[in-house]
Amino acid sequence: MTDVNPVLLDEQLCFSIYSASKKFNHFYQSALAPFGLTYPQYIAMLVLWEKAPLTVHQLGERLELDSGTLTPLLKRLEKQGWVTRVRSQTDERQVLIHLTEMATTKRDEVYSRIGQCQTLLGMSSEEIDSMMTELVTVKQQLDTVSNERLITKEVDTVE
Amino acid sequence: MTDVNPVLLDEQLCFSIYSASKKFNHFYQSALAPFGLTYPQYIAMLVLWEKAPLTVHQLGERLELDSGTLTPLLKRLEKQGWVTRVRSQTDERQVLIHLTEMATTKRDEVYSRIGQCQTLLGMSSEEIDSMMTELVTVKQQLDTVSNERLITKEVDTVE
DNA sequence: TTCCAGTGTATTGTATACAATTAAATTGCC
DNA sequence: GGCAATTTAATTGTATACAATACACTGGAA
Repeated sequence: MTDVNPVLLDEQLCFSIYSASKKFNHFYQSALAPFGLTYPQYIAMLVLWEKAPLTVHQLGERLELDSGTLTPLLKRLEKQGWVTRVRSQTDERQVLIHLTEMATTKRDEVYSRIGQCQTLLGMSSEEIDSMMTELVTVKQQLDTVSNERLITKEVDTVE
Repeated sequence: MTDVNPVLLDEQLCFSIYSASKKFNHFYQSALAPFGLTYPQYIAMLVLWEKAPLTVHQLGERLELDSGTLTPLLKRLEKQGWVTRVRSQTDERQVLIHLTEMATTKRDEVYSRIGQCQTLLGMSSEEIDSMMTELVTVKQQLDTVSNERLITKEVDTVE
């Protein structure tokens, strides 16, 4: 009983991250309710505010999302007036995502709103830094493992 | 430039957690592919292996999921032969989730499979403990903030 | 020039998530 | 006992995620 099963600990860590992710999602969704943005929509806008236009592919690399997720998300953003989707003249396979005037105008309001809500979290830079460092390690491990096949292939004969 | 914008740091932390959560999800989905279980399905089974039968509500409390998520998930688990859904005799509003014989039989295989894959992550108990402690803090903050209204109500007049 | 491999986006199908509503059943209160 | 308030699941609608496929387009090889 004194030496805890590492399997269960890992599961608890995974569940903690899973749970925290959902809570953060909810936090941002509430904070951004005045603008009608969800968290994934918001981070898409963040990337675009940093540099636009971008192709769907470029945006997907930054957000770690594929076109199956981004295409409908961007259509919703377009319908709500944040972006326009324009097929590239030079390469018709690409779709360029541009910011609308409204998006440019509202940027500082959104930033300010997020700023207000985030201060409520009251986390120190040290805490945040520490967590981020550890998360990088975990994510690298997960990337490494998934690239080592093993999981999806050979071992499949679990019986 | 030397003092980093805390707003952006928080966003990066949120994104790191969001991203790690997706990677973990993928990791478990690959690891559990031989059994055809997704991560949410797996943690539902974990709770049930610990103690069954449970009502949908009880399961939802442990997993922090509501019936809108659990009902279809449990129907899928039922279709795949892991659980049975039986409306309670004593209170017909409740549905009791029972384990099937297959679920009981396969439990150790699933545990063993997860054990094999998790060792590949190679994280020390100290690392895991440290992350979990910090995640608890973050989640508590997020809970506190969301209960303090402020976000969804009064401040709505951002303008 | 024509064909082909590769690229980029969209679509389809499956599985979460969750807010909001509905429906059924139970409990408490008189 | 009878009815209102509460509880519990299920349903509906919207929004991610992502694998797999389809499709259009480009650039280069033959």
